[in-house]
Amino acid sequence: MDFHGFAEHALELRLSTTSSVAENTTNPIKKPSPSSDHCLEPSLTLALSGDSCGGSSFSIASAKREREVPSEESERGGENTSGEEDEDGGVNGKKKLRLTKAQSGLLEEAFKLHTTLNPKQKQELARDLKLRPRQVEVWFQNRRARTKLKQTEVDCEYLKRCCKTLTDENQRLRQEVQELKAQKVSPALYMQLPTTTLTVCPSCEQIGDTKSATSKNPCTKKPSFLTPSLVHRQLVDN
DNA sequence: TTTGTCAAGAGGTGGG
DNA sequence: CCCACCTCTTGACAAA
Repeated sequence: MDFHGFAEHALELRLSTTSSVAENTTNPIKKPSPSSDHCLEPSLTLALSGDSCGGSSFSIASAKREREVPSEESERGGENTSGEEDEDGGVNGKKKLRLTKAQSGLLEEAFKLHTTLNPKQKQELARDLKLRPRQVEVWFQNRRARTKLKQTEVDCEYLKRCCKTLTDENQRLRQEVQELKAQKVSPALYMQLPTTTLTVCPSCEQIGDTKSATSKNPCTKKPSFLTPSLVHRQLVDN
């Protein structure tokens, strides 16, 4: 994909709208990672904010990080200044870089296409945005993190609803038990029921059908599922 | 002043 | 070992 041509196109689109660019939850991270497998069983982690080691944040930038393309002033004027540019002025007061709407928009469009970038795409995007590749890389990292966080919140809400449903069902069943007890169905009587009513195949642990009992399924007894209402009826019959 | 957002640094991890 | 990525964290900044 030619990011360069795409970049120019997307840039125009973004400039023509004021919609928020931050909330894109339609692009889950496709590339699985050991800690991001939460589609079916979302996990939540709470992290304590431990002793800050952020003092090193202002130390020398990692030598590994590339600085091929120096960041330029954006069309927003002095608002968009890179921290590295302080080196030019010799002032070490760290100025936070704020991407312009056009830059953010273009990055969002790129993210919709690919949640990760290969080196070539990164270079092209950085060139189009007049940013350093490292800045594009960081933006994608943070964007993936935001997407994942959003998904975690969605999963959390889903689990809350599940919990509520189960709680309600639990409550309903307890209520049913109470009603049965009120009808003098004692646990002792409960235990005196014919054993066949409680049978579950010990080998396959399934409730089978007598007619379908074969060599594959040696179950010969016809079990029945025991519900509180069934218990009550059988006791009445007895 | 408080709070939320976001760019960026640091450290850990896994694959090649 | 290098690289790309993830996670946690910090601090700048804007808005409430």
